[in-house]
Amino acid sequence: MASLGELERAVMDLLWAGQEAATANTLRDQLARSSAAQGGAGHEGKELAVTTVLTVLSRLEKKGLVERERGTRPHRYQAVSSRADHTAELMHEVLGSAPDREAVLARFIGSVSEGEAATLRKLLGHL
Amino acid sequence: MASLGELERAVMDLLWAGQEAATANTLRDQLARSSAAQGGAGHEGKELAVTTVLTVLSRLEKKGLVERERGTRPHRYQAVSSRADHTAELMHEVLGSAPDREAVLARFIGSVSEGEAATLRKLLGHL
DNA sequence: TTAGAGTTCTACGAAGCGTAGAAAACTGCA
DNA sequence: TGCAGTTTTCTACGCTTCGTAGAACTCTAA
Repeated sequence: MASLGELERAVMDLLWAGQEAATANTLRDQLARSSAAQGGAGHEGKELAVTTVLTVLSRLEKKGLVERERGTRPHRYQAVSSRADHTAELMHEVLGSAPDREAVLARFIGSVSEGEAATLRKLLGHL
Repeated sequence: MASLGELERAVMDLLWAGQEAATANTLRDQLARSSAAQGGAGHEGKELAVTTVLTVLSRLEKKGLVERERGTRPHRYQAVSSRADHTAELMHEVLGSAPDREAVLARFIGSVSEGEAATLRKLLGHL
């Protein structure tokens, strides 16, 4: 139950980008604008119905990715965890399902850029 | 197009476990046995139809995870890459979709066991 | 207390997956 | 060379997820 659809991901990207909790309406507008900004190839400036956005938000809430304040009238939605946390958790999930974790890590490290390898060294040093 | 269903994963696990290429029939038998070995809770010893296994294998082939020798009559199937390679690639995929790769790596490293951290240090040294 | 904004309910179509029958292709043997 | 058994392909159905949104319900402000 980890993977996201295209629209779900777009919504999460907006929630992750903005620091404030957002309403469904705000998100719908942002979605229209960001997909319009894509220009020519592929996506066009779609005006989604607000109910569509709300459905997606509910699904994301059920998946535990989004939290909503029910107190305020236009409910406000925000990501439960940062994108970095979420992504890192995903990576652990992928890794976790492997019996040969060390081998996986070896392959993973093997195909990491030099800059990132340096970053990793630094991070590991600080433990 | 990366995620696998339950049966697809079970088949991949068998292909990854065995070093030899396997036929659909062999796999069906192994599936029956391994799910029977699961005992009581959950799965029971399901006898799948061979066509089911073949369908799954075709889908896995289309996804690029499995390769088949068409020359021999009972076609023989094998995993394209090792489980470790595949998993590592998946991790890169997850990481790749993030704009803040370094932050993700930081979180990832932060929640790695001490033993694995040591492994990583060793691996990074060898670059 | 009511109109309008917001939310929930329900639903449909497409795609992915588990499942497998029916039909086609191939092989070895008589 | 033609059949019988084995193997593969074709087709399909039901279930779930996701994009999408109308319809109906629920608030809040005036």
